[in-house]
Amino acid sequence: MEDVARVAGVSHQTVSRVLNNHPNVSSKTRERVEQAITELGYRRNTAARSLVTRRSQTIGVLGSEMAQYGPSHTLLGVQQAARDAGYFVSVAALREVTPETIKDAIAHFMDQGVDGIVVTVPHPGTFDVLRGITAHVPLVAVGSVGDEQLSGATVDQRHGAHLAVQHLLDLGHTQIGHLSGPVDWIDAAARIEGWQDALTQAGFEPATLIEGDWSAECGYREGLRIAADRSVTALFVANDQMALGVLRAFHEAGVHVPNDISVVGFDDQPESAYFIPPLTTVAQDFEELGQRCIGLLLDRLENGDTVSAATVTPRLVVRSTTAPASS
Amino acid sequence: MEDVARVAGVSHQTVSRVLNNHPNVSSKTRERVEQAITELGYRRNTAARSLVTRRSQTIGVLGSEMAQYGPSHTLLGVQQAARDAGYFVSVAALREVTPETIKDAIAHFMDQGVDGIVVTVPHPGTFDVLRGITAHVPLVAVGSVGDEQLSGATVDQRHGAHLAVQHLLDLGHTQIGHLSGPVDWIDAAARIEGWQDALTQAGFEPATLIEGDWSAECGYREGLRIAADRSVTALFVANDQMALGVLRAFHEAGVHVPNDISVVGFDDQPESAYFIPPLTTVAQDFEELGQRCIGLLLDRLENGDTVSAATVTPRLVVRSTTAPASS
DNA sequence: GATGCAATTGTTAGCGCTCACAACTTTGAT
DNA sequence: ATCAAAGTTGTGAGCGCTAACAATTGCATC
Repeated sequence: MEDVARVAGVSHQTVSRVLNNHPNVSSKTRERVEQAITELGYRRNTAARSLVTRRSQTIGVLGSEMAQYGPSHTLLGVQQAARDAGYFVSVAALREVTPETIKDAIAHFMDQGVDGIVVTVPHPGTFDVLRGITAHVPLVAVGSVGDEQLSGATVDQRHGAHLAVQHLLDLGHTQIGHLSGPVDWIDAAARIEGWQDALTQAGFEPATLIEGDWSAECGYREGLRIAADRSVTALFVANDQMALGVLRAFHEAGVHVPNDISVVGFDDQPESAYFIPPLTTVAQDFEELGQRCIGLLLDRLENGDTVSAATVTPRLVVRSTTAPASS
Repeated sequence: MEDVARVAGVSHQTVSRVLNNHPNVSSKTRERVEQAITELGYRRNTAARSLVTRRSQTIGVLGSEMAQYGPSHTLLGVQQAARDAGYFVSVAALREVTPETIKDAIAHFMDQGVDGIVVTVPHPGTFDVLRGITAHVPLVAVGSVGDEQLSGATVDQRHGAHLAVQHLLDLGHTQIGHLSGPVDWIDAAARIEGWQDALTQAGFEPATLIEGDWSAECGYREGLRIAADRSVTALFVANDQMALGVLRAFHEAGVHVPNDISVVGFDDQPESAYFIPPLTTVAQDFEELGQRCIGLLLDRLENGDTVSAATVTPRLVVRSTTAPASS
C-alpha cells in the first residue's frame, strides 16, 4: 500500500480512501491512485483490514447432510449471492448433529471472525441450541419461520403438502396415505402437518402415516408393504428419492401406477421427470432459498434491520403418477 | 491476550507460546495459562495471527457444477478432512467456466490469503489456465494426474470404464455402445478412452459413440433412438442419471433390459439400486477423493513436499441391468 | 487583501498477534 | 564454589491496514 502511495505521489491514507470509496477524494487523485494500483497489481491485505475493522467479509454456512439435493442447492444459492455481495463463504459440514457439534461449529466460525452465519440443520432442536448461543453476529436459520432472536428463511412446506394432497383430492381420492421423512426433521414434520390439514379440511381422516428416512431403500421397503395391504388409493411421499423406491416396489408387486395407486413426490429433482412413470411432485427452489438467506443477512449487516423472515413458495408439477381414483 | 497474561501472571509472549505448543514452556506455567484461557473464555484473533504469519488456516475450494452428485460429495470429503486438520474451507462456485472466471476466483482466494486451493473444474482447459497462474500457494486439481507444476487427485475413470466394458464382454457382448458425457469434460474423455481401449484390446471395433450431456433428459432422448435402431446389444452409459433416462426410454419402447439390451452406468448414486431394473454401475468414492486432495495439500504445506498425485480406484457393482448376450 | 469555511490530504496511533532477540533461571559437570 | 549449556521467560518491533485528528489547500465573501 505504501508502494502504491509512492507511485501515485500521495499518502497511504489516500490510497485507503480510494479503496474504500470515501467521498472526499478529488477525481484526479483517485484516478492516479487507481492507475498505480493496476500498475503494481496491488491487492489489499484482508487480514490487516479485518484486524482493524473487525469485519472479515466472510459468511459461515453451517449444515448437515450437505451432499443431499436440498442442502447442496441451498449452499449454491448462498454462495452465489454472497459472492455477488463481495463476501467469502466458509463452510462447515456436520458429520453428526448434536448440540455440541453445532456449538463447536459456531465457535469455529467465531474464531474465524465471520460476519454472519447461515445454518441449515433441519432438526427442530437446532433452533433452541442457536437461541442458547450468544453469537455476536447475525444468524439466519433455514427452515425456521423466524422469531425475536433468530431470522429464518424457509420453503412453505406445509403449503407444498397441501398442494399435493389437494391434487389427489381433486382426482377423487379419499384414502391418501403419507410416507414421511424422519419426524425429527422440520421439513418432514411440516409436510406431515400439511397432509393432515388438507385431509381434515376436506373431511377425511388422515389414517395411514408411515415414517421413512428419505432414502430410496426405505421407499422400496415400505412400498412393498403398501402394495401388499392396499389400504390406500393414493400415496403422498415426502421426497422424490423415496418415491423412486416406492415406484420400483409397486412395479415389482404388479401394482400399476397411477391406475391402481397414485403417487406424489416432493422436491422435483431433475431426474424425477424420468422415473417410470414420470413423477408428479412438488417443486421447491432451493437456490432461491439460499439467496434469500443472504438477503436477510445482508439486511441485518448493512441496514441494521432486526430479525426477519423470508418464505419461498413451492409449486405442484403434475406428471404421470397421478390419475383419477377408480370408483 | 494481554488479559490472559495478566491473570496467569506471565507475559503475552508466554501465552502465545502455550497457544502454539512451543516446546520450551514449563508444564506449571502452561497449566496456569490454560486455566486463565478457559476462565476468560479467550479465543485467539485469527486476523491478527494471519497478519503476521501470512497463513490464514483456510483452504479455498473452487468448483463448477457444485450441486451435482460428484462435486458435492467431493466437497464434503474436502471439508471434513480440512476441518479435522484445523483448516477452514472457503468455497467459490463458478456459474460459468471460462479462463476469466477461473482467474477471478483464484484472485478472490488470494485476496483472502488462503493457504492452499483445491480446484474441481472438470474441463481440460482448466489445467492450462491453472498452470498459467502464479498462485503462491499449493494447488491441487481434481481430475488431473499431476505433473511438474500441478498436483492432482483423480478417480481412475479409465479403469472404471474398463471394468464396465469387460463385464459386458465377459457376458458375451460384442456390440457395446457408449453414451458419453460432454467430450469437453475430463471425466467423459477418460471414460470414452477406457471404453475404446477395452473394446480394441478384445479385438472389437468401438463403433457406436453418442455424446450426451449427463442429464436424464438426454439419456431418455438418446435411449429412444437406440431403441429404434437396435445396433447394439449393450450400452455403457457415462453416468447413472443418463442411465435412468435410457431405462425409461427402453421401457417405453418395449425394449427389455437386460434381455434385449444390457446397460451399465457410472457413479453408483444411492438411488441407482432402485431404478427399474436396479442398475449395474461403477462405484467411485468421491468423499475419499476429497480427503486425498487435502492430504496432498497438507503434505505440501507442512512437509514441503513438491507436487504429487493420488488415485482412487473405482469398482464394479453388478445389479440387474446386465445379462448374457442372447446368441 | 484578509477572513472563514469547506474540501482535500497527511500524520499518528493502534488493532492482536508472532518473531527475533535479550535476560534470567536452572542444571550438572568440574 | 564455579562455570557453561540448556531451559525458560520477557521485551520490543512490526505485520498492513483504518480511524481520528491535524494540516493544508482552494474558493467565495466581506
